[in-house]
Amino acid sequence: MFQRYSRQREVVYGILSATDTHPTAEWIYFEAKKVLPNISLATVYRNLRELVAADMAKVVLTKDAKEHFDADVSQHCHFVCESCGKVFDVKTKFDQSAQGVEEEGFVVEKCDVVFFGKCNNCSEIH
Amino acid sequence: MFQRYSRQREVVYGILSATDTHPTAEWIYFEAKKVLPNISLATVYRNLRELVAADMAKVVLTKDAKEHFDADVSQHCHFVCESCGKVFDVKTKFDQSAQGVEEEGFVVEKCDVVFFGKCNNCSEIH
DNA sequence: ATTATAATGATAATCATTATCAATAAGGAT
DNA sequence: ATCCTTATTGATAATGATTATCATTATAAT
Repeated sequence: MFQRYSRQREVVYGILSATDTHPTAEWIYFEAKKVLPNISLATVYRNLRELVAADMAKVVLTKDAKEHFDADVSQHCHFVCESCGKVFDVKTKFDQSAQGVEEEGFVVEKCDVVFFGKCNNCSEIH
Repeated sequence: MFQRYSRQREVVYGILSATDTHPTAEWIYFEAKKVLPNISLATVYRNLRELVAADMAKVVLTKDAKEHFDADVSQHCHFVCESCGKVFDVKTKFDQSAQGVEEEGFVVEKCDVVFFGKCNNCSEIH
């Protein structure tokens, strides 16, 4: 997969795996620039794509027209707040094999579960 | 919501609600042109957006960088075949209230469940 | 140290979707 | 039925996220 080491990839993956905020490529780009001022946005996108292909990250689609990334590749659900746009991990486990989808003739490899609504903070404020 | 009748909206909604293939805006556009040769792609996009806002349709995100539309607004899951790209309805019911997400402080309004893998047809062929 | 080539940085290209705006048409008032 | 207001359309430009291109740089094997 990765044939050579690169400092840029190390930094991108380091930033992504150190946060649970499900950032966009652009956010990671600005964070990465603090460490490597010359890093290119293209390099960030390229490495994120490769990390996803290598199963070291996954994409969360939130309906804000941007891809969000997550270095936690374990099976877990997400919650998207429609007020503030933040993406949260949902602790509640979701057993996809218990859903009975295979019985309908589908070979299931993965499953995305995304809840939408208001987060704790936004529902308090109104 | 809709202040005036429009033949274009009627046709777009008619096409969408007559299929279970979860089409893209472009596909609906080509179908609509068979009935209204002068319809504009912008009109299709506009009406789809308004139908979604009016809860008469919803968007299915499949990772192919295109929005897919569904006139079935009842709570149901989708299956996306990573071989042929087709989007299927999953008959198995998914009880989002049984997931225990509310207990984590989230106010859940809706939920998208998308399974990925191989459809019946594609897994037979290999 | 040399060398092959993977990976980068800069930027152009792509492509789905949205915005703009003049022209058209729905539908209530006259 | 005609007039009038303005919602909606059609055509197209703009937007914005992501990807492709390509010359340059840097990894790591020889």
